[in-house]
Amino acid sequence: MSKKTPGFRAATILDVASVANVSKSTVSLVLRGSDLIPTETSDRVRKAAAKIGYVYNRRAAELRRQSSNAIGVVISDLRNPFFAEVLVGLERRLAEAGYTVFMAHTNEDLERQQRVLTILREQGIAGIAICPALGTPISLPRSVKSWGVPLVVMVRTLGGGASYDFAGADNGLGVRQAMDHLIGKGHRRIAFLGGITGPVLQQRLDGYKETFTAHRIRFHPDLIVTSQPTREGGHAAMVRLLKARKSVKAAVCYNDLAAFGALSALGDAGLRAGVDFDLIGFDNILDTIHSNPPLSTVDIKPEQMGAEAAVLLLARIKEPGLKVQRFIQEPTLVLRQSG
Amino acid sequence: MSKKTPGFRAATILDVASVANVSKSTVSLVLRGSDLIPTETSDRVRKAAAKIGYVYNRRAAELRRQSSNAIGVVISDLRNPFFAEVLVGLERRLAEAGYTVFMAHTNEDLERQQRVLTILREQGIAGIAICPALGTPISLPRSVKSWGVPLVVMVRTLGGGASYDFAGADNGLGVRQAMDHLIGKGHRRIAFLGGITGPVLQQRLDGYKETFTAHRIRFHPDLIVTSQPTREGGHAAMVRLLKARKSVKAAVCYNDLAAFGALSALGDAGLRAGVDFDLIGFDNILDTIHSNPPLSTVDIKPEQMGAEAAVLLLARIKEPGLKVQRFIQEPTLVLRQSG
DNA sequence: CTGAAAGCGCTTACAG
DNA sequence: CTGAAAGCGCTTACAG
Repeated sequence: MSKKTPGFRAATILDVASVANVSKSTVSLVLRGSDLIPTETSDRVRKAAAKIGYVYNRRAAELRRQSSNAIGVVISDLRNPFFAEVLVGLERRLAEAGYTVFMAHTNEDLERQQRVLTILREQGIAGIAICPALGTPISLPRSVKSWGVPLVVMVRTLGGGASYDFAGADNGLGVRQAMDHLIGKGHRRIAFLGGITGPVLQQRLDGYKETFTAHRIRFHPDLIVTSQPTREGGHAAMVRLLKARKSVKAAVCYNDLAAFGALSALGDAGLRAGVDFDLIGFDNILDTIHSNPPLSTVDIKPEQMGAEAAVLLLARIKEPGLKVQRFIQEPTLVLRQSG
Repeated sequence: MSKKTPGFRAATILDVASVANVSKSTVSLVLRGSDLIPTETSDRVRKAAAKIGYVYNRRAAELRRQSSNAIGVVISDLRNPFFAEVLVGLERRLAEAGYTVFMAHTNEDLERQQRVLTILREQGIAGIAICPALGTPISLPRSVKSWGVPLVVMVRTLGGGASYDFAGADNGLGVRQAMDHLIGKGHRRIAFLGGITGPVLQQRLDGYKETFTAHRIRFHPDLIVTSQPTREGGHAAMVRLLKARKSVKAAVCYNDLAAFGALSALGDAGLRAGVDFDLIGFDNILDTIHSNPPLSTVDIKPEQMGAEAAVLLLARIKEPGLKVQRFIQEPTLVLRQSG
């Protein structure tokens, strides 16, 4: 795919060497910032390089060094701002550490995830940060590890006894905080809206159910209205809830996206969140601050979570023998107008 | 920069060759899918490769071939869903064509953009798709071209006589459509909310002003309330507008994000969009469908725009001599509840 | 159809 | 401090 314009031969360190009147080893040393070379010489080399428009060839260098300064980041759903924010935090930290990120988007498609991972592997990546697509087999960390590439899993756990570095949030606690708040406001029948499957849903749902038990409130299974964890899904879930159980006046949502959809459905029905109905989201994506009305939500600091994932991965790269690392973000409830 | 686990030597085509009892040229041919090799032989080779866990080394292959199948995508603001959607469309099309994308985020920072471009260049990328950071010099396309790497610019033009492949939207027309609609509803004093700088703002503002002229309506400069093109900015702009000119009952926003902020400010003031105030966004990001209320907006099909950018880039890669290409998305007004 | 040889652009010991 | 040599893992003519 794409040769360079024919006839054009890119300058190499050999060209630089001949212009600067040194050997190519010297050029290599200068380029890599070695202090073995006297300033005068290195200046001359640098000038020569600039003059002939020399471009460092990372591929060649990495092939020879058998190493890479690129990290692969695989994201399951970029259209969800939550993941975009995680990605931004991750990328910033990685860039600070001198790494480049190669991003890939799986769109929750397992097959695509597999392809993407294979390509990253073939590129000889230095490490992988992944938010696994729904349904990812528990064996993934082991197999990536068997390739010899450092890995950090983000956001979604892979269940069971698998051991791998992980950065996520305490989802159960977050929902319990939201529920406690709602119960404190006098609600007894509180719905849970949105989410279809996956470990994060499981954890948030557990927190939801636990709260009822803790407060000795009877739990009604039909208060749980599942749906895609999207605006659309949240909208549909709220519509269904409103139709089925008119007495319910509060809900916590699987995530902020679903909460936005629910907000919209509330609006359609002429209900105002925060006065006619108390609604709480989860994630605290940027958009929650200026939604209509501003959304109360459980803050798990998406950008910071990404940054922490980067830290874990960096540590693993530097020290492969490290014991398993785990960063679990403490959630905090942020109250705005919706509930 | 992570070496592989020491002592572990990855299998090469030489290893495969010796297991399969052929020469390494044969292995190479088989791996690349050549039809020069009889099925029986190629099966044997493939089995041998699988058996010893051989991994194709793209770096080595690309170094030798002097080519790459990776494309660099540089995005100025990933937290804006509009760009995330463009990216998704772009990536899908590129993946279909067999390319891998290396994504980089500049966060509207020119220095970071420069660094990122340099690294992509050093990686020997097959092409670059860029949404230039605000303030990007007009010389960028020329300098990328001088590197010999195919380029497509997205969303924001770089002004003047520069010639480069471009995929964007007809921003002026889009705003005129929104304005015509509002005028058709009887509005005369229509505000423009959000946006600070940049070519896209310029184009949208031009469309805004032109409409007044076309309808022979007197134009009031203070109907333009600039702000960051974010929710926060849109919120602030609406607050300012409401305070300064109580008689204004309609606005078009720089983008959907700003419109969401405006929606939120309207809500704060007890006003309902679509009944007390007509508000129209721009972009038609996914979020508009289920905002509160659902946002009327100018649809420029972000994902499709990304896909079209990919098409242009792919064409340029295949045929560097092509004349300058330009894809300008036709906007369409989509009316929902906000205005 | 297959094998031997050269070479992509670097880095890395090793002499001097 | 600098130069000559080997080699990273592939691909690509070129013989046979």
